[in-house]
Amino acid sequence: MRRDGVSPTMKDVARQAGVSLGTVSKVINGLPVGEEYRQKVEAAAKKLGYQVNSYARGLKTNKTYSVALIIPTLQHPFFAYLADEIAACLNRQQYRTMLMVTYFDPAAEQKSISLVKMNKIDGIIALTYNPELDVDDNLPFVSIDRHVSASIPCVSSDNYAGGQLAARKLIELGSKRLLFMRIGSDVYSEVDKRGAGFENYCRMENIAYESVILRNGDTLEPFYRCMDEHITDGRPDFDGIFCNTDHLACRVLTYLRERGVRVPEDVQIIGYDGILDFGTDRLYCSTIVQPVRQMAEAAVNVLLNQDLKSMPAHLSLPVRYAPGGTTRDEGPRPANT
Amino acid sequence: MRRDGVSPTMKDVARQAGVSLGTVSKVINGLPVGEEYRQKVEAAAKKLGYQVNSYARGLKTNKTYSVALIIPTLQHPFFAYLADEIAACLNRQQYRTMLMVTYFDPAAEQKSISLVKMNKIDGIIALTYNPELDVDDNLPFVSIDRHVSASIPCVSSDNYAGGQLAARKLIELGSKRLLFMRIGSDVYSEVDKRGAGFENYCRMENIAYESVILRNGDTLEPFYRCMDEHITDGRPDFDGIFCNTDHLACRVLTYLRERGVRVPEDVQIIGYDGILDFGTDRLYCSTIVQPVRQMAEAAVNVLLNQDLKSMPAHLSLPVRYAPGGTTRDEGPRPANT
DNA sequence: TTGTAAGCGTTATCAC
DNA sequence: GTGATAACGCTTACAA
Repeated sequence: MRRDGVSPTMKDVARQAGVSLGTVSKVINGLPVGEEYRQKVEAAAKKLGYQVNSYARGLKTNKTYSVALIIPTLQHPFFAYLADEIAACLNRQQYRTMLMVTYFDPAAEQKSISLVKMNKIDGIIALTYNPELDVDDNLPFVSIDRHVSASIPCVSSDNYAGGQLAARKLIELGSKRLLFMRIGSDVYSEVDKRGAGFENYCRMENIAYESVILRNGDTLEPFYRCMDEHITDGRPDFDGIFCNTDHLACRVLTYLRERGVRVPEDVQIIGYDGILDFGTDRLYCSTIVQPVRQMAEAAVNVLLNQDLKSMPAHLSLPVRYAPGGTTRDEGPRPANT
Repeated sequence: MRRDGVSPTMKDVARQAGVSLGTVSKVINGLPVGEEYRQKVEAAAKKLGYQVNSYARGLKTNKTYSVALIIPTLQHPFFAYLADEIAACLNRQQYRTMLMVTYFDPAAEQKSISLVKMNKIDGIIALTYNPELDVDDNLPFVSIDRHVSASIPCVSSDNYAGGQLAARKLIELGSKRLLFMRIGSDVYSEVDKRGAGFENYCRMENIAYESVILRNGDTLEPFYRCMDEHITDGRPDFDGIFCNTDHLACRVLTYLRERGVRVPEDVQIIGYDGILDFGTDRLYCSTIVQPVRQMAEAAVNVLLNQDLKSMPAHLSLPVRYAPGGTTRDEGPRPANT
């Protein structure tokens, strides 16, 4: 009774092999079974092209070997890279990745969660911005770059150390009057520690700095205005900028050059992320590089071992500085030069 | 009997509401049911936080509202953009996306297929390079950029017209001696039609052209050598190049400029894809832009309506030309200038 | 060892 | 219109 166009079931295999259902199950799952039985079953399974139905299996075992990845978008190199590494890492462990893109929309984030919960997935890895995200606690959950709740582990790069490192580098390379520029979501997240680390280092070193903090800004006007105020006759009275993303750093770089300010001669700029230019494979600017692959692996490993409840609430992975042409050290010219 | 830490089932809801299992099912699925019953059930469901178990449902209905997306990588802007749009489009139709990255590895492509088949997904959208990919016919399948088999629909940009368009533009803008450069997988795919269209147009117009076709090349040496042969004392004897990807175009552009050849003054270059630079949001070069969103929507729609067997075997979507600074027409300077 | 049968959470087919 | 009940494909006691 091989129904055409329908995948064969264990029953079909059992019938074909002339053994019982339970025996087939054991063979499929590698449990001890008589050698000749094993062979009969394997032959039958191959002949019929049998494939486990993991939904039926999951229904019994409550394990589906799939995890959801909730991420704003893939149209940004950092998110795309992260998603790529997470999917690859899950794959290596035989897990499937259920991808949800939310475009930074809090409602979409929440909806994604309930959608994937219907699928009885084994866990969720999410990069979200919804401050009142409702995550029920008995589903393994790992958040990236943001603390969602006390019981949910968070994985991020070491943003604080990254901010400090940026300040240190600027200062070491001769900058004396610094600017910090922050853009992005208005929801507080780990990412805000970039600024905190930067400011902390400046204070420790007694270096003057000014901060332009944009919460929920989609226009860069405030940054431009700030710079204009500090530039008289093409001469800026600052000489080092830390931008909290490479993207912002690119914009600032362009703006300054258009105004005749030389980078890195007059002003040094450091960004954050470590995005490589597609056209040249070079950094866009000197930057603090996030350890994307390590973050992906950490997120996956924390998620899949969450029964070990001895988890640290926050996994903060080491960053490194890389010269990219917008600072006065060794390093290739920036991509857009 | 509300078991702690475990999601409530229909049975729980039925008990809570004091109705039978079947009634709950009807309410959940919007089937006709007495008004007071409906209210009781809805109240109970909300109180318990009930969520459908779509695996159990799928087991019965053979419909899981999830499709697999098999794609080489997300670390390339074109693939990332495509994946983003496909996931978003599926989402809009209440489908989940199961993401598999294969890194161009034929074995991984095949393995992905069997992995996702275990999940009894509703269909597969795949961008693959494995020439002997084994896809069993009774699972809806849409291929992107490559004909997998006669029974499998293929979605792509109109590569042939794109190649023609590139030739036409170069010629219109004054180029007289053309070069075509092709790089990429050695598996024949729709993408090869870019060259065919280009050559066809050149022949029609009686314009001299030369082609450098690289199958399975990871080094660009052959391209560089070809150009060197055509350059004497910094003067090339060609004046227009069509590269089959923007990425290649970027490399060629850099190479020529390093050799003192002026682009677009001496030589015009047109690429293919329409990749935008992350730092500036500008095109890297003049290019044939793929209609990524339309391709995503087409792939999804074809997949989900595959019962209408009146499908064309090949959906070829219109491309457009966009100036990007490497041709002598209007348009912004290229990103890396 | 192998076979049998109950049950996972749904849907769907029945009588009522 | 509502409530039992069988069935979906599988795992897992338990009986043989």
